[in-house]
Amino acid sequence: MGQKGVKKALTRARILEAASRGFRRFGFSGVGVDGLAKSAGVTSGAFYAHLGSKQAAFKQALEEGLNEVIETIPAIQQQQGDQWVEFFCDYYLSKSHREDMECGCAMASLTPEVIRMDESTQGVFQTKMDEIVMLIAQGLPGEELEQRTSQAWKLLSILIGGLNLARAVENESKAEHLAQLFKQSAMQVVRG
Amino acid sequence: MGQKGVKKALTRARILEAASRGFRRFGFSGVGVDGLAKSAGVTSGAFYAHLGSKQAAFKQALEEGLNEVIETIPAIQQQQGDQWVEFFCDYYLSKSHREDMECGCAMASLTPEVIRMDESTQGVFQTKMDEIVMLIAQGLPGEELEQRTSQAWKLLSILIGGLNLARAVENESKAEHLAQLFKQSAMQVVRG
DNA sequence: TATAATATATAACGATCGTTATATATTAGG
DNA sequence: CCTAATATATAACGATCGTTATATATTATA
Repeated sequence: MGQKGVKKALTRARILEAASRGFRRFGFSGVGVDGLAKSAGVTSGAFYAHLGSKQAAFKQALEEGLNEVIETIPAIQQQQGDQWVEFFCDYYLSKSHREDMECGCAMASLTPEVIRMDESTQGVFQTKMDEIVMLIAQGLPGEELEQRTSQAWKLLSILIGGLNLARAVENESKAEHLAQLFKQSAMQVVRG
Repeated sequence: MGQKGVKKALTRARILEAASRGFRRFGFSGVGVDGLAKSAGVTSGAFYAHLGSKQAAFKQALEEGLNEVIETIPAIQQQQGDQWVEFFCDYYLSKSHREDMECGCAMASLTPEVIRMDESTQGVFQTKMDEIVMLIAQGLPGEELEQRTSQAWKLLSILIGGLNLARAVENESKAEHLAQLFKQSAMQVVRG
C-alpha cells in the first residue's frame, strides 16, 4: 500500500474528526452531511466513500470520542496521582470545557443523542461507557471493586448532568457558581 | 369573546402540547413543523398562526414544560410530606419515566437543546430553573436557605444526568441498576 | 509512459425543511 | 340573512436534506 493508504487513512481521520465536532456542537439532526464534509475540506462524495452514511458516521464519531476519554483518564491518573479525581472534575466543569462543545467530552454532548439512536449505536455507547467506568473505578480509593464501580457511575452522572446544566445557563458567573457546586457534589461521591 | 376565544385557546394549547412532545422526543432539529402540526391534527398554517415560528414554539414549549415541573413539585411535597424527595427521585428515575421521553420531564430532555438556543430562550430556562430550585430548596430539611439551594442544584444535576445516562443504556436491567445508584446518590446529597 | 485502480468531485434525485401568501371555511355582529 | 372578521387549509417558495450514480482527477503498477 504505502503512501496512498496512509493518505487515505489521514483523509478518513480528518472527515471523522469534522463529523465528530459537528455532531457534538449541533447534534445529529442539527448538521448535514454537506456541512460536515465542507468543514473537513471535502465534498459529500468523499464523506460517503469514507464513512458510509450519516448514521454510520455518528457511530464511528461516538466510538472515537469515547476512545479519547478512555485514553485520557489513565493519562490523568498517572500524571496527577492521588489527586487525579479532583483534577478531572476541575477540568470537566471548567469554563473552557463549558464553552467548547465542539472539542469537549463526547459523553456530555452525545449521551442525549444516543438516546434517540438505534440499538447498535447504543451498544457501542454501552461498551465504551463500561470501559470508562472501569478505568475510573480502578483509580478510586476503597477496597470493594463493586462499590468503586458504583461510585464511578455516580461521578459520571454528576459530571455529565452538571456540565449540561452549566452549559445551558447563559449567565457566566452563575454557570461558574454551579460548576463549583457540582464539583463539591462529585468529590463527595468519591469520599463515600 | 365567548366560545370562539375558548376554542382558539384550546387549539393553541393542543398545538403547543404536540410541539412540546415532539421536541422532547426528537429534539428541536429532529422534528419539523409539518410533523408537529400533523400530530396536533392541524396543518402548518394553524401552527404559525398560533405559535409564530418554530423557535418561538420551542420557547413556549420549554416554558410550559418547566411550568409543569413548577406545579408538580409543591403537589408532591404536600402529598408525600417528609418523604417527598425520595418519592420524587423514585418517580424521576423510574422505568416508566425512563421510557417516556415524549411526556417526561422537560428538564431532562430539553436542557441539552437549550444549550444550542438563543439568549432569550436560555433566559426562560434560567428563570424557570431558578423557580424550580427555589421550590425544591424550600422543601429540604436544614436551616440555611443557601445550603438548601445548593443541595437542590446538586440534586437536579444528578437526576437530569442520571436520567439521560439511564435512557442511553439499551439493556433494561442495567438501566434499572443505574437508576438505583443514582437514587442513592441523590438521597445522599439531600442528607448533606 | 500507458493503463488500471482508486480517491474525490460533481450533479442529480425525490423528500423535506421553515416560512409566507393566498384561498377557503367558519363564526360573530348587525 | 348578510357581511365583516377570524381561523385554518392549501399551495408555493427557495433551501437544504441524505443518498446515489457518474464523471474526473490522482496515483500505483507494469
